Amino acid sequence: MINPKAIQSSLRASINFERPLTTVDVVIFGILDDLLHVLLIKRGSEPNEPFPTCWALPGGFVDMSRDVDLATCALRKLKEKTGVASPYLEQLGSWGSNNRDPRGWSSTHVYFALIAANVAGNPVGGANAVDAKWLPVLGRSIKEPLAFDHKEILVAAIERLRSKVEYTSLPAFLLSKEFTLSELQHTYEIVLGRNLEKSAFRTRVLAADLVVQVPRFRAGANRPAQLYKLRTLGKPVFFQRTFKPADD
Amino acid sequence: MINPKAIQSSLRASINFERPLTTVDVVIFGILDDLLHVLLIKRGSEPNEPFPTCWALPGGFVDMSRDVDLATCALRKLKEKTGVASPYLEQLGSWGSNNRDPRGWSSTHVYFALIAANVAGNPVGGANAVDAKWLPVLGRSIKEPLAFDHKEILVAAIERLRSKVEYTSLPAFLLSKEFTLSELQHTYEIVLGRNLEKSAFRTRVLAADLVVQVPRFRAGANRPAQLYKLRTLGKPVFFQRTFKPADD
DNA sequence: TAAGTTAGTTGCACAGTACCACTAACAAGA
DNA sequence: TCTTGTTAGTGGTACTGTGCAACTAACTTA
Repeated sequence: MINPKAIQSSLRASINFERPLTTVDVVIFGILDDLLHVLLIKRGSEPNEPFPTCWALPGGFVDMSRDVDLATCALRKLKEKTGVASPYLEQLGSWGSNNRDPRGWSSTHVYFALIAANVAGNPVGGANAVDAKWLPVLGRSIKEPLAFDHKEILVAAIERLRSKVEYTSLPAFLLSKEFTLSELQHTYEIVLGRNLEKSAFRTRVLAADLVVQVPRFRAGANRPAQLYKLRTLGKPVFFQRTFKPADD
Repeated sequence: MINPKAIQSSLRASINFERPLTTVDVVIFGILDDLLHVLLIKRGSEPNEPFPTCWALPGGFVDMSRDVDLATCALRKLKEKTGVASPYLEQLGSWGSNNRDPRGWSSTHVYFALIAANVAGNPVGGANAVDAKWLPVLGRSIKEPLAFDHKEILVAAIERLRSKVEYTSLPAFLLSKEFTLSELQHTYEIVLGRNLEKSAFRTRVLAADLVVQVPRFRAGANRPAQLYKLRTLGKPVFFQRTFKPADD
């Protein structure tokens, strides 16, 4: 009988290429105080680690013994930071070059996640991260400088989020399980940075069969609002048109 | 003065992680004989290489000394196979797991390219590839089995292409520099697999300022057609609506 | 000169959005 | 209990782009 381990190691021996470093990073979005926020970690201060005490995206090296694949690795890192187990998670892209990490040729696989920030509990640090914190998105990025090429990655993530929000139901994943249509519209407006027409918004969301009523209302200081939940968890809905009018 | 090489190597020494294999693969689309095709290579027959004589996506290991970044690496592989230097090139995503390559944990960064197949000249093999060939896309994939997880990657690429064609100008990159509106519409129809309204199509393309007239006509057995070229090369245009009507 | 084919336009019905005004339902305070 | 303020939710009209279909335009071939 053939020993698979032996075959594998003999095959591996035939590959003499030097290998790039491989990491996975996660851009985690949430809404706090009516503002889009990103969860970032503060790197440790050991001087032989690159970018000490700098803000960075949560992430790190793929652990070949623990992570069976990239998505599992991303979920693990997300869970470690936020405690959230099943958020909306989508691959954003990958960045790789000979100069993005001072330790040598490296490539990172980047995911972006949407979570209900108010549900997530306080973010936690760990490993090389001494601190984790929600920082507000201002314009197309954030104020603070970031380690590596993480600023560029973050800009791309924000752009992807904003552009997909024009024609998908992504903002629903930034809310908790039950929400009113006004809350959903408000979330769209926060992410897009502009106001939407109430009437057209409601028609569209209801016509897309995105949500189903639950037999409860959100009470407040005025007329109670019907509560809804997503019809399908995990998968976003695509609209046939964007929200954007033809003027640009 | 500090020696950067020395710093780099001392930093690298501090990373004891085993590193995954890192490759770049390219899904190259073109249109031949009124059918969408993909450029594939036939792997060599050395028995200690995985998937000998199997069809596969063109690609291979990142060459840390030659490739400054991932996109450069993808362009190099594309140029080697097709001779085309500046096609439409977009990142598709990355696939990584402990079992997609028998040689061990590996991740691949996948790009997809659109080229004018009739201009590209005959594809060439090289390195581990003994042969390169355009194979027709039938339905959501191709008939032939593929090496590694390349079938899954190809299915994802076709899906991405079809879905983006609904609301972007991508098919224009499958044509040569100058084309008629009928040819452009025909290209959309080939990729989408359904017919479009001539009148609505023309209104839309012209309104989007996607193309500009050139002072030439395509002569044939009947009324000559106005030739156009892309207003902006390289960057696609996004429409506000999809072509798809609301019925699905 | 007529027939055939493809290029390109025009007109009308329909669908979804923008805009805006309206009604509905609650709390708080006079 | 009545008024005021606020948010929820609906309805009506104008406008825009599409679907559909009929039309005109320009060329080749027989």
